[in-house]
Amino acid sequence: MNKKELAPLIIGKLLNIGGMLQKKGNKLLLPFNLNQQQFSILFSIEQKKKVNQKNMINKLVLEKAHVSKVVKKLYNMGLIDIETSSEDKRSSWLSITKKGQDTLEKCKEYIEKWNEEWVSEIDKDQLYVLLDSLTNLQNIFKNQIENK
Amino acid sequence: MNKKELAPLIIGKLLNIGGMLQKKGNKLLLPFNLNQQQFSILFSIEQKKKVNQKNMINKLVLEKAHVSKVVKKLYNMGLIDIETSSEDKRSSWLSITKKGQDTLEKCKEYIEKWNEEWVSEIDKDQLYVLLDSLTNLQNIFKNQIENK
DNA sequence: ATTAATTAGTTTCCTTGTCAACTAATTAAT
DNA sequence: ATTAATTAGTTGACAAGGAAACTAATTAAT
Repeated sequence: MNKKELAPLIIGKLLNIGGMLQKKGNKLLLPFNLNQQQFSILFSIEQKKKVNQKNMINKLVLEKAHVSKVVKKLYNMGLIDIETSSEDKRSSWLSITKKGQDTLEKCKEYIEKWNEEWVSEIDKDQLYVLLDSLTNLQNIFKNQIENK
Repeated sequence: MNKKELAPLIIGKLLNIGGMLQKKGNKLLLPFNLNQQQFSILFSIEQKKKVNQKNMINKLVLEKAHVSKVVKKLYNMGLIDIETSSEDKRSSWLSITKKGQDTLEKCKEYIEKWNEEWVSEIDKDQLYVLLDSLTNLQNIFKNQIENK
């Protein structure tokens, strides 16, 4: 097989796997009233201590309108705080609350439990190789998509 | 790094890449009034000559309500034919029309053009390795998800 | 200094995708 | 044979996600 034939197979599988993971994530997080995307935004707010919406849009390749809505939802659920920035009044700093922390911890437990299941079927070396290829792909796609 | 740490990194990247590809696909297919999912359903109808909705739900891991609506859309666009099955009157055979064929061909051209771009940045061996790992992952996830 | 351009985030409108309840056909159980 | 259970697909209600137009603040250009 040449590259031209390999490409669509890989794209197909990536799309398929991505879809399955998204659905699985949604199901896992259902008890917390969050879906996979909302979780990833919450997670990303926890990671860096001070974030605004723009940071996350860049990092997670999300639509700004979408982020805006999720941020509002997380705030209404009491999971994050919103503090208007003094440097730039257009944007505000997002930070995770105690309740948000707790929720996140519980979510992570659920996710870890599932990870242990599937990861047990693959050996460590293959995981490393896979992580490498995915990082590579991720960068390539990110560049391609950003440049137009 | 142990497996426990590798797992979430891999999942994160797969979700991120999946999201980027879906968006890219939607953008590429915009001129044809199709999105990535609708394309994949149309594509899947072309592949096997006779399919019903159930076949596709299994193969593509999609919601049956969703498939039902997409099928209706494709039919309204004149891209597929629907012929009630004589063996089982609940279901019908889906087949691609001439117009559907043509559309599909054009879509594929666009997609191929894009594939050539990104694929040029990776060497063939890595593509093979990646395809292998992805196939492996795909099967693992598919089983995990199907068994509850 | 004033105007123009850019940027962060919001709102509105619309399409997509999901869930649950439903219909009608088929199969299994007694 | 009749009833019960299962199955293929549809429908309606609703949440999620995206595009575009918009507001208000900031920065650049003259």
